[in-house]
Amino acid sequence: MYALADCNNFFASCERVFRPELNGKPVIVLSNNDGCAVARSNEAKALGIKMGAPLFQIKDIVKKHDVAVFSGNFALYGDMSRRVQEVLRRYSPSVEQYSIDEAFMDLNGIETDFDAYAKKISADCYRSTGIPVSVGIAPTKTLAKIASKLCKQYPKLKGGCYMWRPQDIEKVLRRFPVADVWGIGRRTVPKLATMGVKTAWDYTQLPEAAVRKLFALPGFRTWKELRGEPCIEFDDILEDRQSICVSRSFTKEITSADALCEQIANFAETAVHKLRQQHSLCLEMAVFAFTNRFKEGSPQTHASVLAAFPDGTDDHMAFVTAAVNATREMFQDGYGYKKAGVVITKLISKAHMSGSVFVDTKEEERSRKLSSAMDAVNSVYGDGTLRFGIQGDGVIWSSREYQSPHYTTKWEDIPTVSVK
DNA sequence: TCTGGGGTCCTAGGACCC
DNA sequence: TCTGGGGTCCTAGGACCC
Repeated sequence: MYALADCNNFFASCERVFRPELNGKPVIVLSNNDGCAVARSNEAKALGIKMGAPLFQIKDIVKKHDVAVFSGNFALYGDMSRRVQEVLRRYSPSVEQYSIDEAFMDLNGIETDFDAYAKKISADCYRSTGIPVSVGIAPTKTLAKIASKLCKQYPKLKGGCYMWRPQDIEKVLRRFPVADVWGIGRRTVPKLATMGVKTAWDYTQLPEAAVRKLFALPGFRTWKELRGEPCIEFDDILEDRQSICVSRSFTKEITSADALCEQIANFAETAVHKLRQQHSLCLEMAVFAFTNRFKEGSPQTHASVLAAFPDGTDDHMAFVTAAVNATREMFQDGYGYKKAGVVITKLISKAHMSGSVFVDTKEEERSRKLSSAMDAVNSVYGDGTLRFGIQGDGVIWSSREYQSPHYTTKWEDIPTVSVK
């Protein structure tokens, strides 16, 4: 059996933990630059606020119903996520963190009343962290996902749902929209509709050959999983990332090369920081920038430039230099750049890379020491304390008008409790 | 005025090899 | 009429996830 533990309305729930007066009230959390609603409490969903709705389009609803609005506070959500995972580990030695708000658990070898177990895990998460968590248990990951969704739909399940008997599964799948199945995406739904497939059960009744032909391997796996045959691997070993992307939309369009260089230098620095944390080297970086696609009638451009590091590097200066050179190469006067970013790819583990004969090892030694010194200083005094001049003040611009405190990750923001 | 950010996997087709 | 046959590797793009 597999469990899926899914935090309900995660970002909104994190904010509520420290603002309990917001329980029962509509809450939304916004994307970067306070652009779109990316998390909504049940009350906010009930008001018709859609996932990804731009703030300026829902302003009236927000005002009328006194919706609590928060800018994204990822330091807080990351820390709360870690706390939930800690609780889950009490219930299974194998926990696979699937996303910031979801984790699979392998229950192989555990013999118990799984329905009670699911409810117990949920209750413990809530008691230990304040986050409501839906726990679904079923014979495959895809079915466990569905079971956890049932918990959200039916409060009487008390956060836990165990689903295993074929007749029960059939009953659930017959009422479950195929569009809500894990692995069935937006592009596939219309295709399925023309075939008369509306529910998850309809999908399981398609002939195997048709599924393989029309929906390829991923669709076939989903088909098997829905039929109770596990075939999506359980993986509790946290692999290194294969690519790292740092990108942002700008509050104001950027029209000068210098300003764009400064932002992109900061993206590159953030990316190399993440790269060094996972002890990898990078062979290639792409730098891109484009104009505002929503702005009709103004000139549009979408540029990207590749930089190669044939020997592999994790050197701060190498990335920042390459990023700035790439920016200068692609920048064109007369455009208002709205979004830019860097993607570093072809990452290899440092342990697997031996030195190249073409590199001046003395040079290499110097830059390695410089990079390490930067890491050491910045880990003590904060990211960006030691930085390159081209980075400006070292801050990636963004507007976050509704930012909550870093309750759990900054000394000065830790809540105080007074007892009368 | 205002529209997110960061990932993974799979596949088809091209380039290249003998 | 008639164009070998069998591989590997790489890449771009698509689809999916949160």
